[in-house]
Amino acid sequence: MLLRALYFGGPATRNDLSAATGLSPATVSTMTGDLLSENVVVEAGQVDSDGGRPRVVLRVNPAYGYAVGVDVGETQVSVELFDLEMTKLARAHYAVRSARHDPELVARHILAGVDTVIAESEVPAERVLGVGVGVPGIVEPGPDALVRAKTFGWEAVPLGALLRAGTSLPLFVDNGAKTMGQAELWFGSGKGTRDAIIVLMGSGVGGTVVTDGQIYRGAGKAAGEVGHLKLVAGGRTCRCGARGCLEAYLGAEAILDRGGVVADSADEEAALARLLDEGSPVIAESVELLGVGLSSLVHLFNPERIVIGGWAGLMLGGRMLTEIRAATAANTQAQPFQPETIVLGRLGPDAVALGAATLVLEPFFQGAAFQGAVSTIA
Amino acid sequence: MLLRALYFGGPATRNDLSAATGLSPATVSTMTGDLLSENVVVEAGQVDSDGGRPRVVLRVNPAYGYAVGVDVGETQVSVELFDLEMTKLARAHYAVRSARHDPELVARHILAGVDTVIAESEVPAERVLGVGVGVPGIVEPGPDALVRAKTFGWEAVPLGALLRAGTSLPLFVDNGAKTMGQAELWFGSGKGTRDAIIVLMGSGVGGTVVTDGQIYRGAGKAAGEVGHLKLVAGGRTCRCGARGCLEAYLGAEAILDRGGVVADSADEEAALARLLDEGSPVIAESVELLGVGLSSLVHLFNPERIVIGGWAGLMLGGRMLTEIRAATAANTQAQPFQPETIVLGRLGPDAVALGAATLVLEPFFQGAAFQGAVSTIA
DNA sequence: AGACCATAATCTAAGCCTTGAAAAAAGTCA
DNA sequence: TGACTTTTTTCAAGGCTTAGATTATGGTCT
Repeated sequence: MLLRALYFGGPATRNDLSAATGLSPATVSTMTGDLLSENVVVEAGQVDSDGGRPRVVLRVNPAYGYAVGVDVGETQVSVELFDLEMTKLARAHYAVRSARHDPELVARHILAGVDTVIAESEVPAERVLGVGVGVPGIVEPGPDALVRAKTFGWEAVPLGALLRAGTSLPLFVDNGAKTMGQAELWFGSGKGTRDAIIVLMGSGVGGTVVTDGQIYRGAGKAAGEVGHLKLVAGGRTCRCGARGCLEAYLGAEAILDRGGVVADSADEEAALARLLDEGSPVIAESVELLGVGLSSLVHLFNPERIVIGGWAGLMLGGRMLTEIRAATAANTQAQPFQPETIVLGRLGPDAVALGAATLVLEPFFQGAAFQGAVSTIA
Repeated sequence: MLLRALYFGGPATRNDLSAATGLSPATVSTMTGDLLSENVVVEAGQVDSDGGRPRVVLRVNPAYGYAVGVDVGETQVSVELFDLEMTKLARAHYAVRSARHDPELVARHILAGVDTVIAESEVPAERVLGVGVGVPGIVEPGPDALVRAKTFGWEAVPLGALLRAGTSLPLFVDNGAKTMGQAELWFGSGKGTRDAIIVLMGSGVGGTVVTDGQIYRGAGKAAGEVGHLKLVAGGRTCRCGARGCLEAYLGAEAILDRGGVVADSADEEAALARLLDEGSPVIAESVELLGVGLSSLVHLFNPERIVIGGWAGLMLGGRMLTEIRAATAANTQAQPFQPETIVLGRLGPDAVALGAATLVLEPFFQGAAFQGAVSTIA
């Protein structure tokens, strides 16, 4: 709890921490004493006080531990190593021909990448807290971390089991949209909110729902699938098989298709940019539909903030944010709704690995820290 | 925490409680000792154990305290008094001509009702824990409990303030759909679930979202407005002003309207029953639309259970539950989804007051209990 | 019946966490 | 330097929880 306050509240003095956590100064003092002697936190200068003893500023020691984040994407597997402050120290990169998403190959890439980044960054291996992996599709909770990813043709791939065979580091596997959402929540536009929704528009559409400061996962850990919120009963067929899904209208692929543009996945970005430049009517329509979808989310979740991210989301939102806000407000009349609730993501589209690395920190904040190699899966 | 386990886990022995709460038998023993001497819990018989000392069964003392629940409805204000086990002990009832919903009149009815039920049930007044009020519309949190209810023409009625002027009992004001949802959650079809959605279809449509065993209220306490989830972008105009809302298709009023039936609010039930008997195509269409809406909810919340309640919901679901499940499943393909997730409410349409009374118990479980007359508003 | 066994509940002393109050530390200012 | 201010630490006390021992209450076996 103290660690949390210090990590998210930035460097702070013992007094600040006492105010932030509600603990007494005495307790903060003894606890920070322990943390200092364990080297989890370090001193970082002083601040003069008016007339009294100067306050010592404390912060989390970025070098106390390290986290590996993995982004398993459509065309590549990228593995990154971060310190506790999430400064990127090393990166490994493996192209995957989009036809072949052999689970074992992906697992080998990940394992090789983990070794590479640890070696390259010259970080002591025993200081690595764990490996977080962001994958497309739904991850079934459990020690095997079964992954279902339509786009990869993965039906029930036990990625957790595959990886555990090759490393003794704690493992955390989660949906890529969720890891990216967590990144926005901790370090991006969602920072400081307790009730937020992060909508990620890329080729498809994913999302993260934050309730009470935490990602909401629901009973089967599959909540937050904003892409399959229905916009039009009986509408366009989605790749999930159902009809009228948001993704079937507002994924980049769908927008292009609706605009009559043929583009393979490498060209999608340029093609979407062109539609925007042209001021195609499909864009206005998309804004309107996005407003409808967001208004549903507002009524259901009443969030403090809605973050639009993902490359397509940033592209669309970058030019049409005002219109998106207006369209949402027009469909949200029952309650006082501030359009400023809707903002753009700040981390860019490559935050999946960053977010995946943050998964590793959860047990660290619980006070776990290096309790041997207990592999757990989110 | 112990009280919670005992209340929801039914009568239990100290050993059961130890297992349920994770506390040691010693702790349970000392704490139940306190609770017994305070008369909050009482002994309720014994169970033989195979070969050892028999276990003493404990339960919450229903007569330890009482709660008043108020249902402010379209045509009447009803005030009910319950003991801790939520057995109804008394009821007072005031007709309100639907034209006039003068806030002060409603407040006077409520206050009179509270006095009446306490007198009638001959319960000691100092044993009444508080008054919960369920109202239509959105309640703004705060000491005044500002109520916005379109159907009543209430813009910002400070119901909490009005009532506080007439009673010193702790007050809790909340949306009627939420109180009813809480009733289903605690005592009805939602019992035992931690992630559930309760959809209440009456003349309009309301809802309650349960996350981690608690009603989710969102940043502005207005979450869970299932009625304004959009089903059809650009569709029928809702009374909220927006278009394509679920309520504009699936409220009883809307279903009848779509079926070309003219009925005033008193006849709605009979009229809807007639449509069902006739096998009107509007019904099949409604089932399909409900399936679309529920599938959106499944994707967003991934609930353990969906409860359909409210008089119209019970009527429709009573005959078409299988079809509703099928329609939902047809729109929910991305993840393993069990149609049995969807069930009917068990408490009937009159549970608003019951649910409102449960609002009073929250502080009781926090260990508050008769700490003077600290009026708080949910 | 009496020895013995099994299970439930309680008692006791110890450990841990937190805190208020007092003391110590580290400055400023006159 | 000494008075004063503010931050930090120390210390003893209080509260909560628990492991382990003890007591309570019954059954079973010879």
